[in-house]
Amino acid sequence: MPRSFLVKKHFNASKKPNYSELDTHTVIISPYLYESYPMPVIPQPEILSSGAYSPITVWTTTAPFHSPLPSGLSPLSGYPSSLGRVSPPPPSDTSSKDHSGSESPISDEEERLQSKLSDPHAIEAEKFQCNLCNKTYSTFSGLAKHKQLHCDAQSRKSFSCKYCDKEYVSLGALKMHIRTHTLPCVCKICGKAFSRPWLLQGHIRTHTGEKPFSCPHCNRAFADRSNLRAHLQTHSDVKKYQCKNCSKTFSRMSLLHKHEESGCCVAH
DNA sequence: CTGGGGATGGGGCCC
DNA sequence: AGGGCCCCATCCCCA
Repeated sequence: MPRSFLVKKHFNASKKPNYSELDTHTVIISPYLYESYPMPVIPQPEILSSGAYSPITVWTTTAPFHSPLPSGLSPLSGYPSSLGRVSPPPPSDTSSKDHSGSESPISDEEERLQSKLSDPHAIEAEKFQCNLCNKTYSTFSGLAKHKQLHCDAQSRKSFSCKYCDKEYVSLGALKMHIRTHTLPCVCKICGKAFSRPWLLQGHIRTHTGEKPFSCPHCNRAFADRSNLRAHLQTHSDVKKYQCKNCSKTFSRMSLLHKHEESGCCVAH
């Protein structure tokens, strides 16, 4: 489901940015967007959940419109300061097998095998696990060398989210992702929070009724370009999404999925 | 049940 | 580097 093309697939504890710089944003949405909205407040109880509010700075405006958050709504302190990544075990065993400093060309598998052979309890005692690739080692030194040669080098340019396990190849991608946790863009009308300003702008259109995207084939208009694009499919004889089995076409992927789940693919 | 609209999320791309 | 926009995807609801 996630369309996380930039998300690195393996999970590890790696480089983290300075979150104190990332969490605080003030988003200014032009007050004119609210001008045509007649209702002062539309409370949405579901947004009262703690998950929807985090270290948010609600934008301010000099416009005469004064109905910030519904009563009882206030920016919460947000996420816990740490979600507690598990630290690797401390260096407790340095005597059994130490490859540090050596330039041995042996592979990881050979190294692991040697560790096992040198320690009859190694199979049961493989307690040193790489938190990057999950390989296990019987000795800390074996794990340390593995990480030095392989996984640490890979993780050098990864940026992990402190709110979830996602990782990104760039700090910019991580910053953008973190906004999905902090939700810094808050609708002044209903208090709902969004990760990005343009998402908030689209939401504000639901209050104002503005529909800037018109269908060239009929008189319908839409507040969202994607919804117009989906609508345009309804004007097409051959829809974009086609069933592989019966060749029937659909205007939306979700409709195709429904069709497939309803048994077409079984019937053919 | 199906098709379509409304609303929203999130990564990518471009400036 | 960051903001704005694009595009794709999904969920929910209704006729």
